[in-house]
Amino acid sequence: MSQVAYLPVGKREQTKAANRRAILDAAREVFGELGYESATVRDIIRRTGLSVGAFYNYYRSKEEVFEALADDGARRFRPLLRAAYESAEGFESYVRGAIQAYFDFLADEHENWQARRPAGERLPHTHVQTPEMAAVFDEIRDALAEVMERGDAPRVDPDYLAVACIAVSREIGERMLQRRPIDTRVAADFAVGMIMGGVAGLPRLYAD
Amino acid sequence: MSQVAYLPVGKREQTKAANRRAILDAAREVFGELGYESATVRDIIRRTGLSVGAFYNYYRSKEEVFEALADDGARRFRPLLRAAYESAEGFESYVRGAIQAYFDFLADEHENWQARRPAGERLPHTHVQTPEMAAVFDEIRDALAEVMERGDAPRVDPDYLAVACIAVSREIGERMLQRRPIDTRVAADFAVGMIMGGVAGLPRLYAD
DNA sequence: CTCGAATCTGACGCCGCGTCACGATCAGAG
DNA sequence: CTCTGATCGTGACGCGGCGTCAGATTCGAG
Repeated sequence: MSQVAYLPVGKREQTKAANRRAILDAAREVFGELGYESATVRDIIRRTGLSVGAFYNYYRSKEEVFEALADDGARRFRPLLRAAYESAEGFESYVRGAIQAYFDFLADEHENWQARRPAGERLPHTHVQTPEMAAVFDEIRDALAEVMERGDAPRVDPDYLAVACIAVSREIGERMLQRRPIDTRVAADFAVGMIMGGVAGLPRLYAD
Repeated sequence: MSQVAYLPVGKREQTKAANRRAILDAAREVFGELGYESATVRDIIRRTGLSVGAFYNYYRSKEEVFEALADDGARRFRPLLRAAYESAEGFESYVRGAIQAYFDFLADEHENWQARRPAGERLPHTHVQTPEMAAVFDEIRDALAEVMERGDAPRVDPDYLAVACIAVSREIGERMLQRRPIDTRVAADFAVGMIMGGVAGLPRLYAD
């Protein structure tokens, strides 16, 4: 009974997982400090003490690391979204919970992630679409559709609706981060108001 | 009366203008065919018959060409937006005109610009902010503020409002382009409905 | 301990970038 | 028309980042 009945398994897989994480963490730092564009694969692996070749055992490119980072963000956000859904009572409640959760999440990430950027940086905002992000999208769309089915909101094109809600949330969220102080509540009030009112004004799918 | 009282001026400036345009046109094609990421400065310049050095007399990088292209788009859209503003009668009229104009513009660009892309391309959507685009943003925000001042709509945070309107328009517009057939009318109905209703549900800035 | 497989290492060749010395072309002065 | 300075075009060059691969190292099963 001396040795493992644990799960950390072999030493091999341990270092593998450790390296993955090390690369991801290093990438976060480097992207934060140098900006995505000017960061290089070698900048990243230098911080891990690994070699160039090792990097390519884990990721195929800088882009893929970035996607992994984004995917990770979405994965961490998902349970918050689910919690909002489960504790919601009706349409407005869901929207408010989800958006407040998202804005808090955003503000939080904002602090200990791009803590410091070189002053007047151009950040040519490269948009990505990861599997986990697609899952988040689907979850939102389905939740909205579900709530509409239950008659808590008028029935409208769920695809366009999800797109619009996410668009508003994302852009308002981003704008929010540029204001001082960062007030997630005010931003959430705005976004929720916009969406709730918006739904009321939308073209219906079927006769009500 | 045989020769110029025109404006083409010197031969020097003529070729200069011609080269600028040639590079821009070539860039449009190349970005459309190879995608932005994998396109190179040399791919672009090859189509113009110019030399590498010549390219750098006009633009500093591939990125700058892309910005010039985006700027050009915004510049061509601006008069349409202005027309929408001038022919509008009240808030909803303005919003509808502007959005319909934008969606038609989008659909039009979509046809003869990214006519053909390599099948399953990743397009890492590089977001850009050009001066002309900033001007469009300001114009929209000011128009909205103006209309609110006149009492045609409740007064709300104009910055957030402009961001939200643009976000909805852009994302719905993009989604619209992925549907077949492309129906700018349906999309516009949705976006306008969303915004008009949304404004009604927004937190007011002052007591009304 | 032995050996095969998994993993790491870093030098290498490739490719795109932006530059720069040189040559060609133009516009104005004489 | 010629001369001359200035402007613009040319392409070879050096730089730097990328992704690879043969060899070295480490792990773990037998």
